[in-house]
Amino acid sequence: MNRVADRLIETLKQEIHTGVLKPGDQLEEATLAQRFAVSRTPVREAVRSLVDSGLLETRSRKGAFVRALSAKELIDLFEVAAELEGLACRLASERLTEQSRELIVLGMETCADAAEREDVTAYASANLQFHRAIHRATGNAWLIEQLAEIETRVNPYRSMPYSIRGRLPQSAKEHADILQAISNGDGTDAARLMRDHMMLQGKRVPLLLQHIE
Amino acid sequence: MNRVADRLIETLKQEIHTGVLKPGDQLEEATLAQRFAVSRTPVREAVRSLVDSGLLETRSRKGAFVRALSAKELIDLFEVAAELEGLACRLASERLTEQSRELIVLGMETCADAAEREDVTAYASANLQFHRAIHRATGNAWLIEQLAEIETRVNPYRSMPYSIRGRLPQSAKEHADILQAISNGDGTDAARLMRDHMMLQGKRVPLLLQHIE
DNA sequence: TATCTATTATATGGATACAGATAAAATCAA
DNA sequence: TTGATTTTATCTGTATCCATATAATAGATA
Repeated sequence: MNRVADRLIETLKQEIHTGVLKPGDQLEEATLAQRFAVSRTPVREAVRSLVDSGLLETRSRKGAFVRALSAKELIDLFEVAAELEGLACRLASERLTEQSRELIVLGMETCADAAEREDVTAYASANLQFHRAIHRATGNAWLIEQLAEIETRVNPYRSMPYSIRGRLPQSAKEHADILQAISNGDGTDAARLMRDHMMLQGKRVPLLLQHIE
Repeated sequence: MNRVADRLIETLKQEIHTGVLKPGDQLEEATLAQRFAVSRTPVREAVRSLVDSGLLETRSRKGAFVRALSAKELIDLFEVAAELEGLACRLASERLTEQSRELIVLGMETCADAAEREDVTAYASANLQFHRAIHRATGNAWLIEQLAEIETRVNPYRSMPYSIRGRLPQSAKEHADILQAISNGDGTDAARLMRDHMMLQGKRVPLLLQHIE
């Protein structure tokens, strides 16, 4: 549809997501236009769009900057994320199909595997896979979208500090419990377990912030 | 900051919100530009932004259209809304200040008043006031933002069918119960009451859709 | 030497111009 | 008369140009 601008959005999102662009980094329209060999028009649309979605912020006549979330904002985000992840678990356990269950199981096993090997990078990716499988199992498109957006926002702060490594097996164990509850169709339990699981992450917000800079 | 485009976004949002623009209505860039006596550039930014936020959709080379939500999408939205409204109640009851409590009380009383007079329009507005007061009482900016967005999306479908009029006193009563629970600091109860309250609305989605066309 | 003011340079916001793609309409053929 | 193909008109997407606002720097004065 909007080829160039959409491509730019996707690329910039990726770069923010993967940490090529860090919170606080400056993005100037003219520079971006040069870099991607396009005019300023699609660049402007892309920047505008990313500002709307909260990934960038503009300072008057100084350009766009990758938005740095404050501790308060991160905590707010985690609070909502925990609730929505809980809802996802409840809905997933009510609407579980054989197919979606298999995907969640796969995610869980990949997590357990990475945890055993203490492979932090692999665990981070497998963790995403596990959570996303649950999201999809809800069949609620809006919920899936919201959780994806939260994911995008929080991810730049997710480079795991060493202190978390020791918690990997514990975290994997929690995943197994959650999966168990979902499989049993026990939505209330699944939601509660997931909320607790998420809130433990939320507790580490100061640590995450410390690590980014 | 971005004066013209921002003004356009605000105006168009209002018109969608108030029903001047109905789901399915077409918006053409050139026409909008003429109407607001500006060039296409800010119009494009505005349209783009509204497409991003889901209020409009573009059909290839046919322009932008006010997005019509399907029943499925509305139900999905209500499911998430109910959960987040519940979370808001829980957080509000944990963090209630005298000031925020007064605002909620005010909203509740305005609702009760409108319900007694069977004034549907006044009730709709008071209902918003009540809910927003609770949102604000959470002190969670992200949550407030999300609930506002859901509000924007659902509102065009909110023109109340007659069948709801009879439920006004019942609805006002539920508000009173929710306020009571929040005031007592009973977060779990408040959340549950609110979820039930919202889900009753969700049950009426087919009715709402029927009414729009 | 420090602060305030003025000027200059630069970056964003808006207007206009242009090209490409698609949908609709018209014409021709079966 | 209907269907298909071609042509035309229009709408979107991109580039460039211009104006304005702001920030930075330099100079002057206290």
